[in-house]
Amino acid sequence: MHDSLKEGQLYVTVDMMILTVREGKLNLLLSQRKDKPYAGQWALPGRFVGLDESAETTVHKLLEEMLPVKDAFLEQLYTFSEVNRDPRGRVISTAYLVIIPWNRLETLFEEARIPFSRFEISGEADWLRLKGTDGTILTGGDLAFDHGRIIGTGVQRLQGKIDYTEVGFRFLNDRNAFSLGELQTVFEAVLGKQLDKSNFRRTIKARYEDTGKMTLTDREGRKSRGRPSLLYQLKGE
Amino acid sequence: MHDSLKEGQLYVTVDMMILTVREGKLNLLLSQRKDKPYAGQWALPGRFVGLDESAETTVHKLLEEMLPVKDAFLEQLYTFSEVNRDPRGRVISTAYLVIIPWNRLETLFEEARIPFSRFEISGEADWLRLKGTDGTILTGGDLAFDHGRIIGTGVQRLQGKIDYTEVGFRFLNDRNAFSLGELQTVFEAVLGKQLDKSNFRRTIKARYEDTGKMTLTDREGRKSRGRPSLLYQLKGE
DNA sequence: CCAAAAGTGTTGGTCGTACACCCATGC
DNA sequence: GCATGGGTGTACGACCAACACTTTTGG
Repeated sequence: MHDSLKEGQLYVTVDMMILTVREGKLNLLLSQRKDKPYAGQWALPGRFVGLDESAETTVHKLLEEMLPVKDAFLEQLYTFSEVNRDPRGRVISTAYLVIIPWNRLETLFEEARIPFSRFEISGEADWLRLKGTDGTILTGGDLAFDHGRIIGTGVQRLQGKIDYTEVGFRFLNDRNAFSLGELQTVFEAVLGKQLDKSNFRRTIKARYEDTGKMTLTDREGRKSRGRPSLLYQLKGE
Repeated sequence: MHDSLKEGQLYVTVDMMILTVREGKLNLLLSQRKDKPYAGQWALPGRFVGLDESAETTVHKLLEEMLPVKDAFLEQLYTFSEVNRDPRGRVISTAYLVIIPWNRLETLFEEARIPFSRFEISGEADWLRLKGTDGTILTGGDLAFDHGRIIGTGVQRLQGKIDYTEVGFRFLNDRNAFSLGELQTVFEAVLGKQLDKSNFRRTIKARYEDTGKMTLTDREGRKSRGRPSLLYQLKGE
């Protein structure tokens, strides 16, 4: 459909930054391009916005086709409109943050029913390093198009919002049964640094439990060794 | 050029939210539509993005044509892409915040060399009230397209950023000679509430003077009556 | 002298940070 | 028992809100 773009016409795409937290690390899903521009290079999953759909709708469709996953969190990130950002023609892209709990992706990866590869994000927002499952190390400039810049913007945005919004909870496997330890792991992965346990708990409890947004359940978490954790749930979504 | 849009094609526009602070109030510039869709109604100034320009470039061009003003502050706000937001066809709009100090606009208004009207913004971000110079009262729903929603988003964003970024300074008539009183007036206009003088000064000094971003000048401000103010300047832009 | 605007000081509470300590479980 | 992860308590400094106060000008 869009293999060759018409001249004298402007196109809009959406690009998705699919994020998850696995084993204490922030992970990003990328796909390897098959077709002509930047063939073989890694890129954010994207798609052209159709005439009969909003950008949000496009992202939803793209997600549903690629990942049989419900309950993904979506947020518009930024619109990139440099004239030469796409060698195929005039393409403006609106980037979206997508957050998916790791347990929705785990089995898909094991069964190889997923058209993406997983990369661990490390480094500061400007000097990002992406480490693939096979050991490949990528940096922003290695990616197709301006996707390196998009990813930098996205990580910064996420780090800036996690303290005073509820996005952090979107990484949890089960928002109706999670421990504060799990939540802290998410925060540490996103922020890329260790947090004090006691202070973290007090802050979260003050901000969410005392306001009724988060309540203690009667269930207990039981992982491997160590004291079982109390499980909380998020209310009203 | 774009009087009638082609079918089967997608267009991108930019819309500008031009903001200024005048006499302690946050003001927005709107233009009255002459042409067909929503003719006669008030709207954000906008323009189609050309094939050879980025959205930022388009905003700059639009600004230069409409307002002979240098040194305006620009920031992308959000991209609105609902399918039916424009009755002419499929139009996606990227909205921008534009901040211009009032003294750059004042003479333009007096000489009527400006294709916009000025509206004072009041009310909370969801229930905005716009009061025109002739006494007209508008609310979000009275505006053309989805511009009411855009303005709400913009005001919220500005309020959220003014405390921990330097946007507030962009409203100042002279960033090389301003008093803390003027700056407080800007903050109060944007936030729509009174602030404590002493606390405001301490916070600003701690955040900007102690870090070297703002320094005291040797000049003094002299308005009407009252003690003359010390003037500060912002460094490194 | 008085009003008005600028600028300073004090005080009490809240919040972030660092750190020390107890609890329950698997091995 | 002991390593491991869960959970609590305290103490100090920084920061924020409220409020009272002094200083310098124009009229």
